[in-house]
Amino acid sequence: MKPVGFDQKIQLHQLDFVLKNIGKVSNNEMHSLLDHYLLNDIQGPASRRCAHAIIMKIWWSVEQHHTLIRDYLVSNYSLLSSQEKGSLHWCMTTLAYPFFREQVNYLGKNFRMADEVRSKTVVAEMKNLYGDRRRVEVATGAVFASIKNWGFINMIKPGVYMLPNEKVNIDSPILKQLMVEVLMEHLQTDSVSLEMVNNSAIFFPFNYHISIGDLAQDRFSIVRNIRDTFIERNPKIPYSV
DNA sequence: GGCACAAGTCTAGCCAAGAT
DNA sequence: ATCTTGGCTAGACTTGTGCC
Repeated sequence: MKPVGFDQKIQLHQLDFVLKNIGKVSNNEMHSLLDHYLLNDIQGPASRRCAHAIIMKIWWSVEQHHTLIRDYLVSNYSLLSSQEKGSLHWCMTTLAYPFFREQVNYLGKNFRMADEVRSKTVVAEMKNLYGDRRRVEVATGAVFASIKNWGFINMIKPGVYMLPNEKVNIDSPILKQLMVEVLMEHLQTDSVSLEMVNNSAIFFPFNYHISIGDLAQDRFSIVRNIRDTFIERNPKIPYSV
């Protein structure tokens, strides 16, 4: 059975709190700071413990092969607009949690076909992927509640979601590179076409266009053929703007 | 190896509000 | 009145890690 993991509503300010402390405090200090910080939002100790683990996994204890981009994002965080900062959390959450990524991908595909999406439809698809269990319902609800809190979708009535009137503009090359990484993670590859990046359902709340000039020349190499332009990644080389 | 502990994951269930 | 949905929680199970 595939693990789910993401089972609590996570708020943007909670993710911001950890992000702003990276590189400034020790691991133990971060754990106690976050626990104290979360007391304001979550009273139940068990739920708080769950949310704590999720938030730390997204920004602090990221997988080894994501530490390069995480550190790059932390040092360039201040260059992003407030809307882009929300998108940054979106992308990091998709890296940390395949469940989150698969759900927003499916959600994005649905929003291409219709203005409204019912949570029932999404729960059915997630149960298809992760098994028919209560756990999947809880987690799907947690993803909806989180991205609603982050302002990427609106709930117009119980169980029915719509996109906001305005999509989030993504101009920063910092974020665009992260989006390429997210898509490569999703597809489990080191090579994607420009067309795939610019049409991925995972980024449905974003208004963006990625061109080769947005990508760090050392980390990404560009391969052109007759039909498309491909981005290939060298995972060992760090980022630069 | 065996143990204790922490972190991560999960089941089962409660309650409130709104829809049917 | 009953069902559905969203939000929340207690506590159990599993896995990883450090120490003896």
